[in-house]
Amino acid sequence: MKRQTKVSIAVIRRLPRYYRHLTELQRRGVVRISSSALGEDMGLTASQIRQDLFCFGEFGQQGYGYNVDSLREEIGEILGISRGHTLVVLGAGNLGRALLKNFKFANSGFELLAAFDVNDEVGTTVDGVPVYHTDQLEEFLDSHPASVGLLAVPRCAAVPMAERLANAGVRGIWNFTNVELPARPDVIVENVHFSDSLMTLSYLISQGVPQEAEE
Amino acid sequence: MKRQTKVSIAVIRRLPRYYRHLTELQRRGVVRISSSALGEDMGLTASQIRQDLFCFGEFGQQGYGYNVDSLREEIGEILGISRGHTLVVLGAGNLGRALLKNFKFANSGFELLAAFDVNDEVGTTVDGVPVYHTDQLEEFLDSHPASVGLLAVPRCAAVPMAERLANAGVRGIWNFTNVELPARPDVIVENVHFSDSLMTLSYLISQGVPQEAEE
DNA sequence: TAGATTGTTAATCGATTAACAATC
DNA sequence: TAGATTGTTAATCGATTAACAATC
Repeated sequence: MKRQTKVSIAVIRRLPRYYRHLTELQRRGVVRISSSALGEDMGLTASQIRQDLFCFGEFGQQGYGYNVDSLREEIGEILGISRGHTLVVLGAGNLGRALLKNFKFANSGFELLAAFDVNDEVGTTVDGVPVYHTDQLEEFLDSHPASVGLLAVPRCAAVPMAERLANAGVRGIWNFTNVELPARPDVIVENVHFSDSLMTLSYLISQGVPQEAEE
Repeated sequence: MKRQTKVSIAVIRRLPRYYRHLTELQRRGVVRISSSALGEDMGLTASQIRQDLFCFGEFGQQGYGYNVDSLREEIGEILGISRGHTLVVLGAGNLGRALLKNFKFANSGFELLAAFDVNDEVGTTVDGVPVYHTDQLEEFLDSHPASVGLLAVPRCAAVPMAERLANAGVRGIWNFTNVELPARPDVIVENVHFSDSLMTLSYLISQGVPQEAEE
């Protein structure tokens, strides 16, 4: 069977949530789960979960449900977690350094290759990750291709740096700047707009607590 | 006129984007804009923009379009930017400190009151913001009510700390931990799940560049 | 006035939910 | 076998797009 004909972005954005919940269930030692139990957990309908998974194949068993380990594995596969993706960090300021130190890139299937900045830390390493000068970006990427560039540079550097990353062949930009990057057909941009998120929260708390609004 | 009967979360999440684009237009000195020009800019249809705004009132003028300044002002009002919201930061580790130092809370209408941690920086100030011990959280919030708590504590502290914030009367939690917080009817949770975002990007670059997938 | 563009209703499209036969 | 639960199609619901009269 399998489908895969044009999976909507709404479905795709639920996949990491499934993955996260299944990881948690696995951690708790749960072996099998039904679509209705998982839906209960996650605030989704059983129907939606089955419909979502139906986009990619058949992962369950009638009368039994889903095996937690193998469903997690399958979803990880769909997300591309074992594709050997690589990543470089642009900007080792407060935010860049915090991500370098805190974020477990490997858990999402990314190998962190290096960080780049214009002063400060250049020449040192942060938790074992070398920090180079931005001037060396193209040279480095030439010999160490990166799937994704994490953009955490100051506002004014955002657009030119995004262009350099794209020209150097990255497939995606993980954008932590508050700048809307110009669209390019050859690069996917995933935005993390803190202020959009906080303003949404501002709206929601300013209203009279309309439950179920989130996610 | 005006509607406001049950605005969908999809519309709400577009409001901060409108606000951001209008701010940029304002910065560039643009005085008026039509729904079609704004749609062009943002990759939305003119129809959708007019439909979105229609949820909240009439902000334009037939034959003219929208005044950039006043539309921005109105959307800011809808988002609750001038409601005098306040915020405390829980966890002054790498990420918490990076946000304390970098993020312009005031631009989203929030006054940053204080940060809390268990060691390290306690007793000091970070860019003028006092860092207290977590033990003093309830006492502090009693005299300085906060609209929102920014949660940037370690995994294991996330759920109990969220509960303390909720019990102390915050209206929203801005959750930067990778933990799914239990739902409560009296608190809105807005999640910033870095790993979900990166995994979505991983999926998208793993496919054959299906343009227009983002946002 | 004529042209432009909104506010607003109607039509279309897509996503979610319901239903149920297949089957473990 | 009987009970449970999936895979999958059909029905419903909601969001986006189209259309156009109102009006600046």
